[in-house]
Amino acid sequence: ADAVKNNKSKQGDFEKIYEAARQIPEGCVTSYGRLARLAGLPNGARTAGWAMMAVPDGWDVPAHRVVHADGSLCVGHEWEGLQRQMLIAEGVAMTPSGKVNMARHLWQPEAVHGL
DNA sequence: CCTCTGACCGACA
DNA sequence: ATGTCGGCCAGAG
Repeated sequence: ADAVKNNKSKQGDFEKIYEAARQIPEGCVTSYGRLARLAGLPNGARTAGWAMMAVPDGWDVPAHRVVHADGSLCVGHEWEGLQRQMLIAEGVAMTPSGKVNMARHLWQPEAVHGL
C-alpha cells in the first residue's frame, strides 16, 4: 500500500493503474480496459496489463483479479493456472470454459448502489 | 531515432 | 459463436 509512494520512479501511468487495481475488493474482477479507464488511461488497456505483469514484488496489487473484457483469464503465461486458483479461493464463480462470471463478479466502482 | 512486441479492446465477417 | 484487423501506450534492442 504505502510502498507505492516509496517508489517514485518513472512508473508514470503504472502507479495510477496500481492504485486503481488495489481498489478491487475480494470476489470481484475487472478487465484491463476498465482498470485503465479508472486509472485515467481510456485507451491504456494494454498499458494496464503490462503494468500488472510488471507488478513489483511486495505490492498490494491483486493482478489475479484483473481479467480480460470477456472474463477470460490471461492464458499464455505461467500464472494462468495460479490466477484461476486465487480467484476460486476468493469465491469467484467460473465456468468450465475458464471464464469468470463477469455478471456476478464484475467490479463496479461507481455503480455500487446495490443490485 | 526507428522498429517490434506485449497479461488488451472493440468491430467486422 | 469464433477468427482476423487495426489502434492504443510503453519498454527494450
